[in-house]
Amino acid sequence: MPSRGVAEAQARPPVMADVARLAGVSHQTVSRVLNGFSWVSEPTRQRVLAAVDHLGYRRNMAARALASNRSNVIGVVVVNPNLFGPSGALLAIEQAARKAGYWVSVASLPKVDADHMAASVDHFRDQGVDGTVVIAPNQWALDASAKALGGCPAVMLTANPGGDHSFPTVDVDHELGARLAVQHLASLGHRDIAHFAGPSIEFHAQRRERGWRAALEELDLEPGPLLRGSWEAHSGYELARRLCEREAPLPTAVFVANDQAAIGALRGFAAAGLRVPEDISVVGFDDVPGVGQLRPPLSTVRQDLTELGGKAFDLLLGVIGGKEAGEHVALAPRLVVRESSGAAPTAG
Amino acid sequence: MPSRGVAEAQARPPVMADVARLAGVSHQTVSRVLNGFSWVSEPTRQRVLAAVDHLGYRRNMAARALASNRSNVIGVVVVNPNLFGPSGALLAIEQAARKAGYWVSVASLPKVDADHMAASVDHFRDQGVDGTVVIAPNQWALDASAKALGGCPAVMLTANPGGDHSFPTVDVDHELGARLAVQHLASLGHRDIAHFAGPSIEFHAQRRERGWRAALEELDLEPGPLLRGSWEAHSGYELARRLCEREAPLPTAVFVANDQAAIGALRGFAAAGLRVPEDISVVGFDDVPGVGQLRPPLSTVRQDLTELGGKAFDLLLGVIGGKEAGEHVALAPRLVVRESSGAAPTAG
DNA sequence: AGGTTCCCTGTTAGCGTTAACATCGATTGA
DNA sequence: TCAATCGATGTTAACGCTAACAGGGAACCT
Repeated sequence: MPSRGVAEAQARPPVMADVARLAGVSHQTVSRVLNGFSWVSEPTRQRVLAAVDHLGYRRNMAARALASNRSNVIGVVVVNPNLFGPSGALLAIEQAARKAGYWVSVASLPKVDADHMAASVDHFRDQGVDGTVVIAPNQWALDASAKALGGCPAVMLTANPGGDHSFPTVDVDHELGARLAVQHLASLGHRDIAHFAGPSIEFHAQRRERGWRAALEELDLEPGPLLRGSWEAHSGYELARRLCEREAPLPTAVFVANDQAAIGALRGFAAAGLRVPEDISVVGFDDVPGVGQLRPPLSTVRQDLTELGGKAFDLLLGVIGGKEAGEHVALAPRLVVRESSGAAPTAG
Repeated sequence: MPSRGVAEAQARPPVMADVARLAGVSHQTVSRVLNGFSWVSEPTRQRVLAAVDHLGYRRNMAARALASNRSNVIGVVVVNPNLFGPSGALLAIEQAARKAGYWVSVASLPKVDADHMAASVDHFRDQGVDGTVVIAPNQWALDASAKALGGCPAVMLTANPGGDHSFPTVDVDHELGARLAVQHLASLGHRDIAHFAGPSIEFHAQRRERGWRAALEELDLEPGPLLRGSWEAHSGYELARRLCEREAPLPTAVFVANDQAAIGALRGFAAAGLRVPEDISVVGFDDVPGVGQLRPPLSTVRQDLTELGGKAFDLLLGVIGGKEAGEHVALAPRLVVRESSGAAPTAG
């Protein structure tokens, strides 16, 4: 156990020179040992390590950053910090980064406007981060951050690989997730599958909608009605009510853009006297905690946020290391079948 | 608009000396202007600012930290990063900190053991943060972090003000929240109020349980049955089933330790053929997004995490500024009445 | 034996700020 | 009128580290 007490007893924390003196070597040798550099004899290394331990020495990061021009800090800017996806991704990035010896500095965007985005990115540049990952849920955030980033090492956690920037991008394949959901519904005999879409400016909403449409087309099915709302639960409720009030015959299944809205939809259908899944099937997206205990337990699409965050960090390391950019990595989500999706009701 | 282009065109970013040269002053004067120090004549200040702008100059944080021994970075260690409370508090701290010109560095604890806690705190000390806030949900985390922190400036976001540490502490008053819930239920005519408690090592679980008990005592009511589970939804389900399978007569209301478990409880009661709130009332805790759209919409207790985070940061600033420690700040939560709590059924 | 190589270690010189002290002209007070 | 004061600025020295180069032995080759 390091005798930290020694350090605390002194007025000033020990510096590298103190360690060097105690170990009877030069401070440079201490530096070499601490950085794991080659060509230090084993006895010397041991003496240095013992001195470090005895003094409770810790390197001064600021001095290190100044001299080496590397901070070992990465920045993460997250746009919708309260949503399940972004906040989970943030945590996952942090885990991956810390495992690799990096620190993460966070900036969450309260308001989504270009000024705040630029300020956040500038923030990180000021701080001298080695790289930045931007969680960009829409074109606006992507453009604003790309512009503010300039040529700084960065990766975008975003669904849109295109654009005029040259950063690597990662995301879960939300379009695939949507197809999985629709195919699942179709395999249950559903022919009329509606979609409650998210905000149309959001990439994820776009992809999920596109996946829904594409899967239907592949299956030679007519797209059911599409109602657009927000990511929030009450939106799902309202959409469900609105769907039930229409003149047209009801679809037998709905693919809802996220679990929150699906929660609301479940309530909306119940309020309209429909049973899920007997009268209408519902599939959500995200696998938010607790949806497995809804009435009925919600079938949904799960993204592996840990994998996502890890991949984002790996890519960033690559960029920092000078690798060429432009890559897009798409991760596969997974369907989680529970009880809210069932066999299509036989036509009455 | 700052002509950042100039900076980017150069091979090396401009330093203070470049600004000084352009403005025809010494680098120290530049430093004075940038730090808002007194006694710089207005014309000089303007010239410096113009030069800064023209060059797109930005101070090097590492050098600044090295020379001034202050980093303007605070660290936050968060123990249950996936839970609603901790992650919300983290975000709130970040907002408050950034508004005050601080950066926040995050360490989330994957495993809850003393080594990881010590490593995280050490991490921050290495990095030279000006202060640390620890989100400590239980005694274990509190002790481990207090020990690792030593005399470093820090505040604990925790429900337990006691202990042998001398850090200021903040938290929402969960005991009060629980009382609010129980009083509400009692005012609806309930005499037999059960509690689904959280993990007994967790401070919040302890406080909510204590509040439930205290309120009952004040009201001269016998405590209903207490069943203990986890914070998760399935736990609420199991507890509800177990409650219904007992020989004893059912309570008419349950105060559930958190919303997740309440979601499960709602399902459990439905599965047992009980209607909420006609047969049994349910009140949760947290006001997690979406619970207003459950069937029925959940009555719950809401904590103001923004206020909590802000207060934590304020306290930390105080400690950094050398203020004496030991304070405990308790914030008031608020009851949110929805439809899962109703009048007690008239005795049958 | 003398050069060459290879390990290992030390010396020196920054990195870009802020802190502390020095300077110097203009103002003030006696 | 001369010292004392003050306001504005410059000069120098850290801050604690890493990078780059400079040795100096021992081992290896010829």
